Amino acid sequence: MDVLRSPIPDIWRSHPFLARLNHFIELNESDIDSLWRLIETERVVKKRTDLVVDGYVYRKLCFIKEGFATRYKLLRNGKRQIINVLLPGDVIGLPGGFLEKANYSVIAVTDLTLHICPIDAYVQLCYKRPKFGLALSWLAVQEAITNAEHIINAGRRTPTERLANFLLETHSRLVMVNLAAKSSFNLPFSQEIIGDALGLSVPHLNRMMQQLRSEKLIAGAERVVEFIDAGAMQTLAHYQPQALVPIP
Amino acid sequence: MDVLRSPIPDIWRSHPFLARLNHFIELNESDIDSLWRLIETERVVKKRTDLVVDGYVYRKLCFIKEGFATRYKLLRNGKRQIINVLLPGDVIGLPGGFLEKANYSVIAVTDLTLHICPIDAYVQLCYKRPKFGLALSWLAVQEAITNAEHIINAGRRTPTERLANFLLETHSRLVMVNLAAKSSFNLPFSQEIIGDALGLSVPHLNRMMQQLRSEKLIAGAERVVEFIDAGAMQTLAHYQPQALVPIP
DNA sequence: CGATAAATTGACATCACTCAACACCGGTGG
DNA sequence: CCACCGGTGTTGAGTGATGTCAATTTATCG
Repeated sequence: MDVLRSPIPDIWRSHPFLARLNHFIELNESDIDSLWRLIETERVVKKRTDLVVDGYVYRKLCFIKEGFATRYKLLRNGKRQIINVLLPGDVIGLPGGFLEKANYSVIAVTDLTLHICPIDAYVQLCYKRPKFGLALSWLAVQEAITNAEHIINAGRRTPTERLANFLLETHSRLVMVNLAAKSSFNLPFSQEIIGDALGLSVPHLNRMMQQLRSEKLIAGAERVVEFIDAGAMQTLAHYQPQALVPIP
Repeated sequence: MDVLRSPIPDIWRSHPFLARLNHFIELNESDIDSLWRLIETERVVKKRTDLVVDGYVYRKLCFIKEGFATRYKLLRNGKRQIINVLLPGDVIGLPGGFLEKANYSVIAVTDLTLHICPIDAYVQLCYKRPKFGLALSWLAVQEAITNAEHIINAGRRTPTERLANFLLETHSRLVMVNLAAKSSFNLPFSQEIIGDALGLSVPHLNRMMQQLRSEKLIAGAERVVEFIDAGAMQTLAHYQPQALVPIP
């Protein structure tokens, strides 16, 4: 035992990443501590910073403490597809860190506070404490499910359905890390970002936003979303809350 | 040691699932054996059998030995989006088995040979041998990446680009389990299935198929694909081969 | 208060969907 | 042996949803 080891700081104890893990795994003091010891640095980055770049090696896991980002791909013709928006508690480097070279880019949308850990260190921990290997599996599965939902969005849902789905998903992910009220939230993304996430043009997205408002499904000023009729929204969006089983 | 334990049968040793794992993890005799011991049953199912049903509990992992399937979601308006096609070596129940209730359905496209293992048994093995927890993470990450590529397809790629991408991806996945030659393969899916995977109507998909042929990018009879100019295909499709890092 | 980013609106063109008909093939039963 | 049938692939015509482009308003930030 190392009597000099630093205690677990509050910034880690209250980390949204731990809040996310708590939904499917129980962590004791010693688990939280061993995770904390993996953290190499805490870093604050300015908005619009590139964190992962398509085509380059990336071998880290960054746990988002505060702020928002997007994972995206730029195509030959200049179009951009956003794979996923990244919220506090999400992991940057999943999946990029598991590839020889990252396939996607990640960019900060707002200023960001991150806790960074080398992937190899995390994997070593998995050998010592298998529950972290399972936790990683669960996180990756969650990623796969979120992505699956986005496939359905872009592939077969109408523009309003997509938008409704995006709003419900974002809300529920924010609630998960205690960053949204029960039926409203602050939308941290511009319409350009939402458009690129849903495969829609900005003007069309804008019209669909108005349509949801005019049909009294949502209310709220710009960048604020209040669900007036959450049930109708869920029906419209074919929304099914994502309920992961706890790790046995 | 149980001297009566059954030896590892050839059907397992040559299993495409092991072939897939081999790309990022080294398994010794004892690992292969302990995986084999998880297998509850081998099952052959007829084509068009429903394996996983949206909304119902599913708590297994099925390793596909032979045959093809699709994971999909049916929407209110009768439209169907195929999330992914499942090939030999793929796992049914990833992600469905990790949710309280499956979010998607899986249906057999051809007759299927499966090896079935309860998810809890797999997780128990992960606690004993952490490398299997990591293997599961890698599989889930692979799933997430495949899904991400499909988001880009449906969201921002033109119909020919999508199709080109689908053909290249399917080919590479078949090569991975030794089921395709270097630059040609048997397409096991109807145009209806491919259309639903790419978010296109059958007539349009059909036309795009003809276009690829007429531009001398592919050749081959119905249900056979030969890449004439693989480079041009990859450029057209923005195709990046998926190179997972081996588990450290 | 000026400058930059974001949201909104309108006109217009077009791509891809819908619907419908037809061709083809293999299997099945009379 | 042939007629029928379901599944699959192919073709054509018409239309509407959605992207593009461009202008304008509104918000945000130094």
